[in-house]
Amino acid sequence: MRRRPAESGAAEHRRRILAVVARIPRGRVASYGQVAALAGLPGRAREVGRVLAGLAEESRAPWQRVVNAAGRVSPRGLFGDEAHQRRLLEAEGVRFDSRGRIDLDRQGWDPRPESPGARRRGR
DNA sequence: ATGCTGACCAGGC
DNA sequence: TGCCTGGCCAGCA
Repeated sequence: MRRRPAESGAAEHRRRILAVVARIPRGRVASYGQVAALAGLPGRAREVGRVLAGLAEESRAPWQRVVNAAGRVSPRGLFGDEAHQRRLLEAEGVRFDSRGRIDLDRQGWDPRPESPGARRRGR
């Protein structure tokens, strides 16, 4: 059995974080903290941000589906990038209110096994 | 080693 | 509603 010698963590964490991000359904969003928790790293939202910040542009990971706990696209220094993320999300159906926020109660991802896209609450 | 930064977050006002 | 604070911890100088 190949154990995990050295594990070093970082690479391992990165792998798990991206695995979770890959599960976020189209048209839904998850917060950094939520992704961290699902990846087995509760309380380490910042690590999720770091990993996403290091993604290559050609990455297939749906990084745009990760937003902050306030339901907003996190500011990141470079202006255009935020607008880009917002456009990608709107293109897949995510709606923002007039103040640039996403209603997490309605569009936040609920990883419950049963409901694949399952919006809680009809409509 | 030490100190600071950061695509974060929950809690307190 | 929004601002501040303390907590978190992996990189980097």
